[in-house]
Amino acid sequence: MAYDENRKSWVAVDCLVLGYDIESKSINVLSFMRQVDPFAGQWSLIGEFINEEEDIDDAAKRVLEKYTGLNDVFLEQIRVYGNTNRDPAGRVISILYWSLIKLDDIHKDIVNKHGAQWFSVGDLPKMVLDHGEMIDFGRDYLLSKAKNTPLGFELLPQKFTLPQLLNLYEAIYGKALDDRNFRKKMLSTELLQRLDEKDKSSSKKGAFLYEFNQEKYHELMSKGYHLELV
Amino acid sequence: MAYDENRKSWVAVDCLVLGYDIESKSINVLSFMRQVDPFAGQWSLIGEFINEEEDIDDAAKRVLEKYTGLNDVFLEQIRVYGNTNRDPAGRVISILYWSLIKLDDIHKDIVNKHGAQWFSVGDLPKMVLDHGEMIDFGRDYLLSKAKNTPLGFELLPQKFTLPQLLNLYEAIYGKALDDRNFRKKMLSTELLQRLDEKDKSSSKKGAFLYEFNQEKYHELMSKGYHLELV
DNA sequence: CAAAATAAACGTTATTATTACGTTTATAAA
DNA sequence: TTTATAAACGTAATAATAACGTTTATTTTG
Repeated sequence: MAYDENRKSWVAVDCLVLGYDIESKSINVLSFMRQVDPFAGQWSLIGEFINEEEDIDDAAKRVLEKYTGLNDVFLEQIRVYGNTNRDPAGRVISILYWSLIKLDDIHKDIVNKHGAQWFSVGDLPKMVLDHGEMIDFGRDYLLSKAKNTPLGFELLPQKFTLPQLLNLYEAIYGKALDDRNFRKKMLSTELLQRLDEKDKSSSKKGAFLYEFNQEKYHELMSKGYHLELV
Repeated sequence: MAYDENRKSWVAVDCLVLGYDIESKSINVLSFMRQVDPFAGQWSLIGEFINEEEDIDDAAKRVLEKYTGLNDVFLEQIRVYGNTNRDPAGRVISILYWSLIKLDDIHKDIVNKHGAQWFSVGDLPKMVLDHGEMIDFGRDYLLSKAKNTPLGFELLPQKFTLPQLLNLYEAIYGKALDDRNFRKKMLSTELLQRLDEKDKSSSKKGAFLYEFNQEKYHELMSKGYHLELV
């Protein structure tokens, strides 16, 4: 081996799992109670050290599946944290991933098993180490990506209504949006497929359900189309 | 120490150093001839292992200064590479940073000392390991950031002309832009300060020199202004 | 059973931004 | 003095955005 054995560091992956609660119209973060010392008992993002024979993306997938039961969902590396003082127990480089999931998809028994819990981003407990910073970064990142990528749809169920989509974007942007202009712009992308079905849970009239057309999106992207939502 | 000593990995930083050559109108990558085995003698991005007592950003700064003589320039983390098979000599996690510099600022003797050399992105040699991938990622990243952040100005000298700025953006976008519309849009941001000086190196008439107003930019940003260039 | 209430859906207009061009200007060289 | 040329300036048609008003479908209420 050509490299110096004495210069190694611990490397972990942490996953910022975000979900959107349609009822409360709030973006939620999955947090679990840390089991290992130091700081056992504090709230933490889900995370673990990478294994020796494991790509970092696979490590993130492993962590996500272990704590949520989910695989094959949106999961992406977004940043690395590597200050020497970030963990007093040792020099740990943490690779932050984020995952956007549909709240209803989560396997509740698996989540419970690890003492995990959802918190609204507006009402978070104190997080261990620099995990609070990670959440802040993830929220900024969501804000900056939401306009030009269809990430929002990862957070809603397969079938959703335009008012639900509007509420989600209002939660992301943290401000009210004009519903008429929102509807116009969203529909102008022609990426939403309207179904012959209504959701009557929040009005007498009922709101049409839509599906996001993933194939059409990829088709447009491959032609160099620039998406602009909201 | 709470963590398992056997689960450590090597962690390196690699710096993608980009510069713009006004003469040839091409974006260049700084590359140096790798000294350590395996693959000593192949072209590589500048990079080294992080030190035990060193924040990752500081490691990147150290590498950049060692190979270019530059400090206090634009330098940002952009991605992590951590597949198990990326380096056959061991499990190395590489944190990719990128730096955008003004070509003329570079300390030529320091660069030469390490056998470093500029290559046009259009005419790169085969790079070691996954460094070619890193360069591709950096180019895409530049493309995606150039429109909404004033990164371009990092690549030009303090004083530059509008035609030079246009050529730079044409190099980034890889296509011709309408000079009249470009000029109008750039000036509409009011972030360019015209000087009472002309550069006559490329025309009889001469082109006015401009400076980018960094303070005004930060002031506008703090008010939530959305920059749109080009 | 008509009227009221309400969320959802649809529509219009003024303003602003973008695109795609044409024209004038300053200067050095012929 | 004319010519050549890059730089600078200008304009009109089209498209996108912002800021509003109106109608519709349905349930609940009097």
